[in-house]
Amino acid sequence: MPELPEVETILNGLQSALAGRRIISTQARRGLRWPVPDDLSIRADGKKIRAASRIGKYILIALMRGPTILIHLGMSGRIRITAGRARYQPQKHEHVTLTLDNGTRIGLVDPRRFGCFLLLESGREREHPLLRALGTDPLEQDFDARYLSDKLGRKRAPIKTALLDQHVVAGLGNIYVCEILYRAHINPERLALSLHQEEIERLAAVTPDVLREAIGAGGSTLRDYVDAQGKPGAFQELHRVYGREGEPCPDCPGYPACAGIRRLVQSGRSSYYCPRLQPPLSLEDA
DNA sequence: CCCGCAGCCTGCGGGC
DNA sequence: TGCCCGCAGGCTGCGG
Repeated sequence: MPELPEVETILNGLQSALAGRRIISTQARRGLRWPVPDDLSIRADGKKIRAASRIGKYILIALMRGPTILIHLGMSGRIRITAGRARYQPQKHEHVTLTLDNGTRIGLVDPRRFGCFLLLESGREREHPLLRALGTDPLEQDFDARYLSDKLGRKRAPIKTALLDQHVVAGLGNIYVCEILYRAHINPERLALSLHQEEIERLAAVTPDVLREAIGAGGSTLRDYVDAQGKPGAFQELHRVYGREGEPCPDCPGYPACAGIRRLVQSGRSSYYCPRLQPPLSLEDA
């Protein structure tokens, strides 16, 4: 569930909790999809935090004179920050806990265990298999129409599937791809290589807009997403199509030829779209 | 090579 | 009430 805007919101909370602090101790409990390294304590205990950052849906916490922690929240991962030195009760499914020098605990809670907590060699983070082939983050400078047409121009996959591929764009998930395609007026079943230049340009323009709006609203909470302080997001109120099958399309109110938002399943995931604003083929092709 | 899809895992909600 | 089934989804790895 956490996509780029949710991860960015969590990162903000993490940055304020971690700034200038030192890790006193670490505890790893159960196995995540990628096992937490056995030597976590040996490599992380006593290390000062250098910086926390994000690439796509990955969080990186660089330690001074030490490795970089790589966190992915999978589908159900949460970061839980607890201040104070009181006796600490880890939550159910809390796989890793860091204790900082001011007593604050940073817990990674992930019921479905699709996430990861790994250590990367400092300075060589991008060489790790999980990050090496990652596409450009849409909030970076070099994310533009040229980049997108380069990545999409030879892909026969539907544009919906192509945008979910983290090697194309890093950070998008099902919710935001639906919202982005809706705002760009592109049908999710269109093949990526069939998009025209204007459509690619719309896609490149609309993508960071939607993500920034979502970050401004604190992300989307559907079931269980909360930020590092335990606060839910509000962007779900602003979803125009995601989860709104059968509802009227907000951008063609009362339009007789618009039957409202439809849902279809593409590679096992729900896509939501407006058939009038996002026609299967553009008029020139028909 | 490139695409589609099963599988991983748990919690929740709908239906009976 | 309680059980069961299906669904949710990010990412990998396999099969076509």
